Amino acid sequence: MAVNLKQLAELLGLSQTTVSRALNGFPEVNAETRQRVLQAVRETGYRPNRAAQRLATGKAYSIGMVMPIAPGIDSDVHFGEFLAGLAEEAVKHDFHFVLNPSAPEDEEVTFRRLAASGNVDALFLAYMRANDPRIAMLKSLSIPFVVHGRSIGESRDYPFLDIDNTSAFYDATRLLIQLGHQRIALINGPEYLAFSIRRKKGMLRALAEHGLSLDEALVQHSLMTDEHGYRSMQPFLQHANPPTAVLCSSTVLALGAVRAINQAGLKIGDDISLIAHDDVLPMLKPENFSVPLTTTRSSLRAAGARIATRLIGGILKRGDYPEQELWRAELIVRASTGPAPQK
Amino acid sequence: MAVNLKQLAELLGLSQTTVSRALNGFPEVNAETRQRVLQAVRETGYRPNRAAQRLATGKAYSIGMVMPIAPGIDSDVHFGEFLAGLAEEAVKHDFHFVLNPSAPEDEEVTFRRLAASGNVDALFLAYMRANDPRIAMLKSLSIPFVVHGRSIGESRDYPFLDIDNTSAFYDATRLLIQLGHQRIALINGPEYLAFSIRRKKGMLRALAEHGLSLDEALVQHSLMTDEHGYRSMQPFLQHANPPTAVLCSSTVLALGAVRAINQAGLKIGDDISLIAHDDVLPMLKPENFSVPLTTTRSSLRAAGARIATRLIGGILKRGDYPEQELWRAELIVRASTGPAPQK
DNA sequence: ACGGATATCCAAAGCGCTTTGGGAGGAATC
DNA sequence: GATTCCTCCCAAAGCGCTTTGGATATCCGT
Repeated sequence: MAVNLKQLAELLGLSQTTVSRALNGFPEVNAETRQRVLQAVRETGYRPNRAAQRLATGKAYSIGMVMPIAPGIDSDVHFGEFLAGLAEEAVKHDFHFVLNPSAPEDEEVTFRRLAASGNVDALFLAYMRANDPRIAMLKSLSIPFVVHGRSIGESRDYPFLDIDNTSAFYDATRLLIQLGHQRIALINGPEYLAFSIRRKKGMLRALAEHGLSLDEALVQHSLMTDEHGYRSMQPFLQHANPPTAVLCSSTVLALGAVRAINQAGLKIGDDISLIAHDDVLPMLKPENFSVPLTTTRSSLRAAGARIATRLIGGILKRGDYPEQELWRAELIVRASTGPAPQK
Repeated sequence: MAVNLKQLAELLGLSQTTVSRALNGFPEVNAETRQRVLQAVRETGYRPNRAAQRLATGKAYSIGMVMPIAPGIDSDVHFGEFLAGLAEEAVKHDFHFVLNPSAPEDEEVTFRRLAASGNVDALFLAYMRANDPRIAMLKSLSIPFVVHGRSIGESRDYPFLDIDNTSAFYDATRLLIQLGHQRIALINGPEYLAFSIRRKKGMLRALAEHGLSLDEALVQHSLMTDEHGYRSMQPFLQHANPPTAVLCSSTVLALGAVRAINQAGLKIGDDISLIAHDDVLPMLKPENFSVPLTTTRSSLRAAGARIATRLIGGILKRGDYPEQELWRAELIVRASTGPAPQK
């Protein structure tokens, strides 16, 4: 059924060498010949045998990923979404994933083993922290890698894809300020993660520019579950001087926050404004909230796919991808934001 | 650095054939010789090249998995945990995973493509429903597979690993009845999933045996998030004739249920008893609840690992695993169950 | 018209493993 | 003592691809 190189070459009256070269984009093959080859590939449905390629090239055609299994990271709703993007893209190119579950304390060993195993051509890194030691480690491993997110305080000389968290929350905060809000609360992700730090920074910057400051009593850091959103919001509402607006680092957090707000009998977009970061989780669309949510939006799945593309492109030496990408999140205004209530 | 078969054979003064046979457990090799080979492997750290093995044997050494990306299934907290078990075990044997994200409507195509690609030696199936059509399909694909869970209404002639959901909830219900409870509520997983159906069945059976019945007003089916646990519990509590006990299909659901109960000012284990099914999620231990939870316990991660073991064993034709396994969940009594309150 | 580029193509040698098809030597059989 | 049968081992042929090291033919300027 399935043809191989040899048969394809025979069929074309060419040598395996030439066919191989034609397929792999070598220059020393006639343009017309290449077209013939490509045509034959289409007709026969020829697909190179990956095992043979691996053996001949020494490439693994797979990318390694250390799957964090620490409490509160694994099983994270966002993880699955990102993974889906990554996997979807990888599968298109017939690349495999090597998932290595690992507790944080074993991560270094796991990375080293993975890099040394020859089973992966590249590694991928996520859940960046400030001054993340894993970057230096990966650099020393002499294996290509791409980071999702970026560290803080490290030199920037490593490949990453991140969204501009600072700007996202800066923009969101500025909008709230323009609407007259002065007391704004923040329900953020885990304190040690870089994106949380940046989002807070963006918020602080916008506040500072308008002579406002952030009341630390109105800041909560936690895992990104709706439960935590709820628990974080409640004390804010009971505060002697409650906020008139709140920023959430995820629509999942917002889910809980909204519940707490409803329960307090307040009206969203009216009594209190809310902006959440939207990772575009298919199960949780901000427009489907009882009051549609104003969000800063950036697709997590798209990020996964893009990282896969870059990793694969790097391995195959195809295309030329920027080493560093910073995606801008879109600020999308819906009904959950409104002018600050008059006292 | 890394030795290969040839070098290893030379070192031992044997042929590649013999060394290969010794390693792969062929009978026609002297026991003593085999020991020498094994010893040499230990000393040199020899690891066979997977690409070469793949090429020579035609085996892929990887197992395929269609990752459901439907709303409410993907990103499920439980999915990551199961995946971790699967991956952990696979990595030990140097097996890869091929994750294929797919929407339910594309699943069949995805399975077929995967099976035909030659990239996987076996498939794995989860989230079983009643009369699940995927089983017949997989059987027709002539590729080994193992099912996590089991269907209902199908003949049982396929390999699966499941927990005895019926017994688990039967046992739990019986305990509650013995404690004097008569009105018991159920917060279950999605209605179409086989495990939900079986758990309800187990509950019904125990009730029936004691001349009790289930009030459908006290049954909720939903995604297994704490949010849904909360939302499901609330109406129960507001019922004219509220339950004195409740069964939850997951500790995640219990999280929300507990919150609703607390909020209603009731005391768990006293005013109302609660038993939850515990998948042994590392982030959510039943003993850490404010009132430690009585649970039916069965580790999801262990199930993942076991399935990987069986799949890999089957591919390598090593070991002899039962085709069908039904794990019994343990009923562990903690403080959330107590005698029914006297009226 | 001729040496030297230049453009195209090919034969063959691996990559590291498994597996086929023996072969040597000693034990068992008749 | 000749034949058969095990036991244990080996040489060599792939698996399907990439890549090295030429070949051959065409084309150029002089």
